[in-house]
Amino acid sequence: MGLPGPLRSAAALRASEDEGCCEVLFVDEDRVRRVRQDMLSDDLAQQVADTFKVLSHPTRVRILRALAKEELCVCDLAQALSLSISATSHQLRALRSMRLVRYRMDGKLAYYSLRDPFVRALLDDGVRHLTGEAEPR
Amino acid sequence: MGLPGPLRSAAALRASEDEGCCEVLFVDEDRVRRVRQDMLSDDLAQQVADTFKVLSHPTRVRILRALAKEELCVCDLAQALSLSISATSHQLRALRSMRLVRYRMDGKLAYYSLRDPFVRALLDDGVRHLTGEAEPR
DNA sequence: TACATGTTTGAGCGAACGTTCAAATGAAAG
DNA sequence: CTTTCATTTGAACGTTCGCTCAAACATGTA
Repeated sequence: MGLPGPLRSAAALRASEDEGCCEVLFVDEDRVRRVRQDMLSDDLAQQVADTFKVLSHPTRVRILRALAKEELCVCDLAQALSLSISATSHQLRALRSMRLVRYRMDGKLAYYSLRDPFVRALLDDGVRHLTGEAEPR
Repeated sequence: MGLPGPLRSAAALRASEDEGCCEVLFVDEDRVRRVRQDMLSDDLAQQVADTFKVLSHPTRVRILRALAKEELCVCDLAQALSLSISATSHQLRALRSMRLVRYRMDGKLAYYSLRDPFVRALLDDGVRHLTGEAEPR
């Protein structure tokens, strides 16, 4: 999926295998160029998406909100969320690999808490936005 | 997957089919209760997740960033992003059903632009956060 | 040592999702 | 009316992903 490439019309894009000599019928070349100018790199777009993907499932939203409030062991977390221990641990493993949560061992218990302040802020923003409270800034 | 239910130990949770009379060996009952107290409803957690899911894929991140900058028809948008017309239209359809984008017909061309200010803010926050710029608030 | 218990891990299943392909729709032009 | 072209739509495919299950691991206790 190379970014540059010549500008071509929708029809040309649809039937892209027949290499007619330049059916250059783009709609607005300037607009396309302008958008391309300050477009995110593939890598950065992926990073942005990965950041929001963390909060894109209700289970993780609930896990992270719980861990934002206080440190919890896997067992308590699973119980509070009515989620299986295994499912909880799998999610925590993913969050840990992204370095979003703190990890602490105490005897047999593994305690987790939310580390990343940006994720905490996003979470709060999202909840505030949907619960209709006044938004700052 | 009912939320309430009795509090049970990890072992009890693991082998949940044998209905022994209350092997109540939870780790910290108070902590669980506290977390459960201000937990998001299933519905709200789902809404929060849905909100962030919009930005959880690089294609949508790039689409929304382009539409945040200026109004674009499907053809130009696809061209700028080097995405197929069909893939672009499918994503726009989803965004339209969520009422996140504006939709305007001009002759044969369909023009889209970003409508939701919250999504715009999230997008900016995410990019700012990753590009290392100073974060407000 | 053996046992109990909290946690982790890997395989496998089913659902959700992004894309492609081909066909259909709709609106302007000849 | 027929053609052209931008867009939409639905089916199909491959991948991603969350969860379950069973087994392993790790640590504390008898």
